[in-house]
Amino acid sequence: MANQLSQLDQVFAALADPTRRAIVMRLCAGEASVGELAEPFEMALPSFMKHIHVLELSGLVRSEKSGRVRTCRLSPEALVGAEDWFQHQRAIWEARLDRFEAYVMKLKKERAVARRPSKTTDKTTNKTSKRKGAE
Amino acid sequence: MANQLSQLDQVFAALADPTRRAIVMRLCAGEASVGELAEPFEMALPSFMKHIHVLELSGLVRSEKSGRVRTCRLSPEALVGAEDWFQHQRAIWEARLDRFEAYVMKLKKERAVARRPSKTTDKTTNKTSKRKGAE
DNA sequence: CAATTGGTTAGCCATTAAGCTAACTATAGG
DNA sequence: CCTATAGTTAGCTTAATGGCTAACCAATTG
Repeated sequence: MANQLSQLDQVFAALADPTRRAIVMRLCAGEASVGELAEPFEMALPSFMKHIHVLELSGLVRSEKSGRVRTCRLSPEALVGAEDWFQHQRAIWEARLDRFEAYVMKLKKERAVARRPSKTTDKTTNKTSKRKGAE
Repeated sequence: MANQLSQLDQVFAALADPTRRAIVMRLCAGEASVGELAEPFEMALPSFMKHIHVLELSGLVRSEKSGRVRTCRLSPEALVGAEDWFQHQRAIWEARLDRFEAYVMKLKKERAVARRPSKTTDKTTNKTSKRKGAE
């Protein structure tokens, strides 16, 4: 669990580079050889291979060599692990938001009671959280 | 839209550092001053401020100074943007997986027809995708 | 076997990142 | 007004990143 975090470091660092993100995107569509992957990029092969290596170290990509061609495929666990991090943060964030919203609602109600106006239905707090609610 | 991607660069780069991830996690629970944020870390303030600055550049955090205290809060759009990237990749990945699964199913069926065994209901392909289906 | 293809290793270079100290600014509090 | 507090700016060092070329295997293929 101590080194789990360091894996996140590497995954995010790997994804911080547009070349590597493009590689990941390409591999989402299916496995490919190093040569195939490198072809769209104007970059010397050794430089490109470094990116592949970074992706492998991060756990995002696995590869094996058969004959003289190395085939790369996505290793989705790492990707999913990173995605989970976001979902976890968002859960906390939204919980807080909801609490805040409840607090604001309570405030509004109290103010309403204090002032005793004609109508309490003053919905200015339209929910800004809850993106893609059900989906 | 050309600079939108470069924003992803910065968001992922920002999140690649454990200190900065910790800051984001902390801010998910609510706003805080620079001093409060810095307190858990054994780091000189200027170093810490660099992290804050990186987070601000990435769009993950906004801050404003009132009096002599700077208050930082999370700016969730950037976080959500990064999360979307994952979801998009996963969608592609899963679509491919499903196609592959369908292909395997078809193969199995053809083999079954070729061999003419007793039963075709040989579900060895239990779906490994579809995590957290409905939520 | 010779030549080509596909990748790999080694080493170089420029830029950026992450940390530090020291010195400074500007508000708050006494 | 003086001092302590909260950040900030400037400048430095070290290490990591991202790129290159050149030379080098090792499988195919003619």
